[in-house]
Amino acid sequence: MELIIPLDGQGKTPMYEQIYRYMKKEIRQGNLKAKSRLPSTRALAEHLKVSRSTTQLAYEQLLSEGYIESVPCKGYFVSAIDELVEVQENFPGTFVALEEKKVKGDAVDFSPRGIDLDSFPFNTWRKISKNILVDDNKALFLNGDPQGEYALRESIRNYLHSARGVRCSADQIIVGAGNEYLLMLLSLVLGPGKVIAMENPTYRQAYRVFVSQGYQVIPVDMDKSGMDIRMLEGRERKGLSQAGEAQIAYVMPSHQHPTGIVMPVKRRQELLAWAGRKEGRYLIEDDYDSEFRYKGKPIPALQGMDREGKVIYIGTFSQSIAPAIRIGFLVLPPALMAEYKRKAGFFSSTVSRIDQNILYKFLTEGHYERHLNRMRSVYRAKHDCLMSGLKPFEATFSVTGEYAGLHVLLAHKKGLREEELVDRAQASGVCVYGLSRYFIHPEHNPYRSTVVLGYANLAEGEIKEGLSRLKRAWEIQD
Amino acid sequence: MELIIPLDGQGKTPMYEQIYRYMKKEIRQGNLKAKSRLPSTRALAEHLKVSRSTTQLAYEQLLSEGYIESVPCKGYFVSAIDELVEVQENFPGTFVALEEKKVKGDAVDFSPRGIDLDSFPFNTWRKISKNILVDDNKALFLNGDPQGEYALRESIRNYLHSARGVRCSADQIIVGAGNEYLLMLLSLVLGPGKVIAMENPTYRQAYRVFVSQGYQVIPVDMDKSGMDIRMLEGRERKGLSQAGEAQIAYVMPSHQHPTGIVMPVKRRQELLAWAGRKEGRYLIEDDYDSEFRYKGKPIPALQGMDREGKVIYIGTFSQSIAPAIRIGFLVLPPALMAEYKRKAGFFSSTVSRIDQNILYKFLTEGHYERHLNRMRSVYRAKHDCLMSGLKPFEATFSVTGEYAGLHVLLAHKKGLREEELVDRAQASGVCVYGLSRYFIHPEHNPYRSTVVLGYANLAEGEIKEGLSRLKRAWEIQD
DNA sequence: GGGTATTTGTCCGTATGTATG
DNA sequence: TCATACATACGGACAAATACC
Repeated sequence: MELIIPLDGQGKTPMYEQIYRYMKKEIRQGNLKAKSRLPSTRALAEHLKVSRSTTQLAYEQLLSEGYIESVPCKGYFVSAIDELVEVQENFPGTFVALEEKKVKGDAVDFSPRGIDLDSFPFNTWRKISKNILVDDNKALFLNGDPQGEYALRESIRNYLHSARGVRCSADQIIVGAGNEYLLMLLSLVLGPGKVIAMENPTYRQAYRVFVSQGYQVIPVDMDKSGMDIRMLEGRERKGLSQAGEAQIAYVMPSHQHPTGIVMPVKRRQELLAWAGRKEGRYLIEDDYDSEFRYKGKPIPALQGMDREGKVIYIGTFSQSIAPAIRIGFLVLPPALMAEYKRKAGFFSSTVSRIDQNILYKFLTEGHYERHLNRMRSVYRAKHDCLMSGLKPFEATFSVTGEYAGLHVLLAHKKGLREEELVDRAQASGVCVYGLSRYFIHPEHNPYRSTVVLGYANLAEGEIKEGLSRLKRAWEIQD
Repeated sequence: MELIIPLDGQGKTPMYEQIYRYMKKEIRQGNLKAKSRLPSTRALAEHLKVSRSTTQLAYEQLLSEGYIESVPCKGYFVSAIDELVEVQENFPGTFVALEEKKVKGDAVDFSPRGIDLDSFPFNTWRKISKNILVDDNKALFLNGDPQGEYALRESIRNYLHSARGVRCSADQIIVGAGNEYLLMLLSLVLGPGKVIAMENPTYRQAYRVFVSQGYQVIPVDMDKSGMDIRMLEGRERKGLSQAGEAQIAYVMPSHQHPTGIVMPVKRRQELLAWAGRKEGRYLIEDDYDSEFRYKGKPIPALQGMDREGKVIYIGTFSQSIAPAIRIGFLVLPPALMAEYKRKAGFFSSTVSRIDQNILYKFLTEGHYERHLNRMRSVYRAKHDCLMSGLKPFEATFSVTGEYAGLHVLLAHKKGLREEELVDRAQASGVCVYGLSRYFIHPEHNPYRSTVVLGYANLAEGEIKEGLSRLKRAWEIQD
């Protein structure tokens, strides 16, 4: 047999790999039949004028991938490969497909969904992940706890306790892949056919999950303290089409999305009292965005005030770290934990154990705290920049929601319609977002002239530029 | 010689120094006698899962201090050290905490759920993950595509096409966190209140998901070709309590779990015909374990035979890579894609974008193919070891399911009850598992004397030991 | 037909280049 | 710049299989 392998002694690909690839191709294409013998490492080495270990390396690679078999003292032989899987190798070329294309042009996008991407702790994350992925960490590759790694839940518990005043044990925590999944799981635990009250406007993804689970959703208007509690009791709801009385209320007491309203203690107590009045009533506390406050003390979670096991707490690391980190968690009251174990306890966790362990280290080694502090100051700077830049707007707009979170609301005092505001901003190269999109039934939005401005993903320069464009668009005087 | 050197991959002291210190101590204390040979740099490197130059560095240090001597082509040998001068004595005393020992006891566990943990490609995974987590990859931290990264779906499509004969576009693929989540999502897409036929015995996690979604499940008995199709039509089902006629059938044609039955083409066509006969009928093809076959050609997926868009394909990387990698995927027929977009299209993906990109590179750079081939040969070796060790059992048991997958079934010919088999094995220090656990109603298991033996997570020595214990336990003659 | 030279896989120590922090 | 770790490449020693005289 005459093998002529083109070897490039200079190029980037190592010589043994060139031999390996050549052989693999020949075997694949059937030029080298099964059972036929390959030249010995020595013979081939001499033929190609390379060292024996070079040919040896190539053969070892083929061996480890099952293309050939070795018989000591006899030679290497081609395996029967018709059973070998062939994965399409579409090398480099397609890598570009991953890039996000920025289509916005040079528009300033006050998207309320963004977060500051420059501040993701790449190095820390990379380092931790490297340390997690070491060979002696085999246990990581077994099936994990359905509720999530116990150690991670412990550290989440500690964080929730000290930072948010949540009272729970690690056993009550369920780690899962993102808010929506967790709400789905929660629906399973609560059981089908529930009637659920939601603040209006609210976090629409949650609304859609509940609808997808067949829940009946009752939109509840908000006053300045948050959800109008009288409507929960059904007394004042005659105008609305819904029949059932709500059994569950979904609220964001710390910082309502999108209004930014903080629910005062009085209203919280009323809510808890409502939940306590009937068997089977529950409150779902979505502690969205609670990490970022700019004035006053952080408000402890509603869950911490609960003495009767009526509050389901849901939180996430998507906002505070990055949306790509699909890790959130539920804290269930004891009664529901039993339900969970019965109905959904067999569900494997949806979060990779590797990721759970990375997050665990991120939390316990103090990176999370440092990260939050850094982010808080980053966001505060942006927030202050935005607020001072909004001064001239205050004659025309009333600005709300400025104490926390990553966006503010501008309500036009003269009632200019939100579509008009959005369109004129768009025409001047700025994206702002109407409040309607947060209403359960956008057409029933009673506030027709409010827009939302998020600033998390904008640099200070961009914020200033955006505001100056808005001034032109909306004819604001300095 | 068995050297167990406690290595701390992330501590401050370099790994080569840890090896060096350990060796030095052993030599000093006389545990390693003069003239005795040390493991070769290669062998030790492999044993400790480090690079050879790491062990090399350690040996060079020992060499330069005279603790050992090197003989080319033979090895390193311990010097006679009574003549050695002690240079320095800096024993900090605080050796790194020993790894926690395996607490399993010495029972041999033929768990059918295990996979080979030693073969996870740690280095590749770590390297890819490192390359993904670079600062200029900011786009990774935005919200991703709800169906999963497009590029990843493309590469899954390519793999499914060439390896499994699945015909689809990347747009039909939905990536999600594990089988159970995907089945939940699928239930959402199919809508509530369906009646679903499942092979009996089957994959119980799937059964539990469907039940949790309020589906009515009809267990369908199996003949030697798989699901008994007459029962689907409702004609032969009088004995059973179910009322409704199945609209959906959940099957594992390539390698039924746990029976290992491969569905022949004829039965597949009948199934497809059944699905085609009425509007709204669908087949769910769970392509569990299809990667590992030991005899004959791999069987293409049922989905590839479907011309009417009746097959929903579900697959996962949990078996083939590691259960901790919580990534699986659905392939929906076009009609259901529309439903998906309408009902669940707003659900964010449950898999971290980072992980998706790691997997993407793992697929496109050919690592997956290499990994599968390597695993196949690892598993084949274990399989052959088990099968040859089972020869003496064949007088007492009939062995089935040996052509594929990671476990076999042993049916006692004289009808010894499975509890008895399991208990007696247990008493002899072996875990085997009764077939009952796979039945939808375990108490209705008609095969009362069959046990399941998985071998994926056992070394060949353990398999042999386990079998020899089983011989004693079950009184098998050689 | 039995000893011997050769071939072969396998193991070994060694040397150098390269990436990373 | 330097320590650390990994990748690549080289060639010698050996035992088992095999071909040859």
